[in-house]
Amino acid sequence: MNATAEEQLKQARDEFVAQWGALGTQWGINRTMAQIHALLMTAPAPLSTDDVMADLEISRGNAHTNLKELVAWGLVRIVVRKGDRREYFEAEKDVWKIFITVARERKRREIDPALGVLRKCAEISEDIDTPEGKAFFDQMRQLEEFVEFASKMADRVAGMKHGFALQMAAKLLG
Amino acid sequence: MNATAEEQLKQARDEFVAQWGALGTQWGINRTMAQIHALLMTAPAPLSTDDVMADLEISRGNAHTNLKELVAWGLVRIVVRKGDRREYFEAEKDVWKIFITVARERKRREIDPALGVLRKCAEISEDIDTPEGKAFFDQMRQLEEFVEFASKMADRVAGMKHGFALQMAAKLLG
DNA sequence: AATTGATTTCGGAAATTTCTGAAAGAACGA
DNA sequence: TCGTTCTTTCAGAAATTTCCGAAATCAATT
Repeated sequence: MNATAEEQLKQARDEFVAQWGALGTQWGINRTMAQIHALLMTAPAPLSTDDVMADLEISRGNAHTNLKELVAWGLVRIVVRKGDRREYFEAEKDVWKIFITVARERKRREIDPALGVLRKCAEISEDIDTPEGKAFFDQMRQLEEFVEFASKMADRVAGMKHGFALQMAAKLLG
Repeated sequence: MNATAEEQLKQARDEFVAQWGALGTQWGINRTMAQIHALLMTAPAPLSTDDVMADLEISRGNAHTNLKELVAWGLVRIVVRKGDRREYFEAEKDVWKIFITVARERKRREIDPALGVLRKCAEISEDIDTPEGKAFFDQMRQLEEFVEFASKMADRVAGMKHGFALQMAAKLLG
């Protein structure tokens, strides 16, 4: 009887999955991964690899790789059901937890390596005794200092509970 | 006489340019653009297109496209000199200003479109009168709310002066 | 208006990333 | 053990992104 409502919902989810995938691309995340994430975030129950393959019309290898990548990011959990050998996948739906997870992961993948580069470049330029050498060294130090600051902020925010973050936000925005 | 110091500096800059370019890739920014940015950030004086071409050993088209892209991002300024028909390029070196610029641009390119998607999906799912429809709508609303919050935070931070940001940071980190 | 020097554009090449399809591997039950 | 079912891997194909090189355009100068 709810054929129409179901169709509408299907259409809405398809739209979300497609658009979220496109956004992912702009974000430097691969399209399929973003689509799977969107699909799982809006799924009423965990999905199997075959469900994902069927819904997005992608190959097994692609589905598998990206599902595991999402698991590695900590955005998706594996669920096993009694008497069923398949793995099912379930996305974290709490937006604050998603945010924290992404923030942690991006810090690890983007901020920490940057710090390494900056420290190294500061070190090898430390003793250059010309005005230009000093300027270069200073620039490295300023970048390093800032990235370190960003890193600490990220840690701090990532450690917040949802409620506290909202509280802080209220103060900051009010 | 400062041949050694100059060589050392050249080596340090090359290292920075190369590594920053590699980082850029991970960040979803094209390597050349990140390299040019690194080069200009550590240049003692503005560089011409030919300088950039020569230093990075890239084609004119590539140099030109990415320089203009950096200008579009607001990270690089065009400088003209009297009696010289060439354009020179100069990067913003103040880390806080760089951060603000990137934050603004990413908000515009990534957050605002995401908001659009979420609002649209919330709208088309608003009237679906099934439990699953409600759940989908709720998920959209939660995401929308969060992204809106992020958007406002970004605006707020982007409006801060360097000094004030540090002050707030001290409070937050202390 | 012709020359010179600089900027911009763009078609196709090259490099990189992503995806498929199939085969190999593991886990389990009969 | 053997067969079944699901998971994992991976080589090559496809798609996408980036880059080169050269031609076209523009603008200042003679």
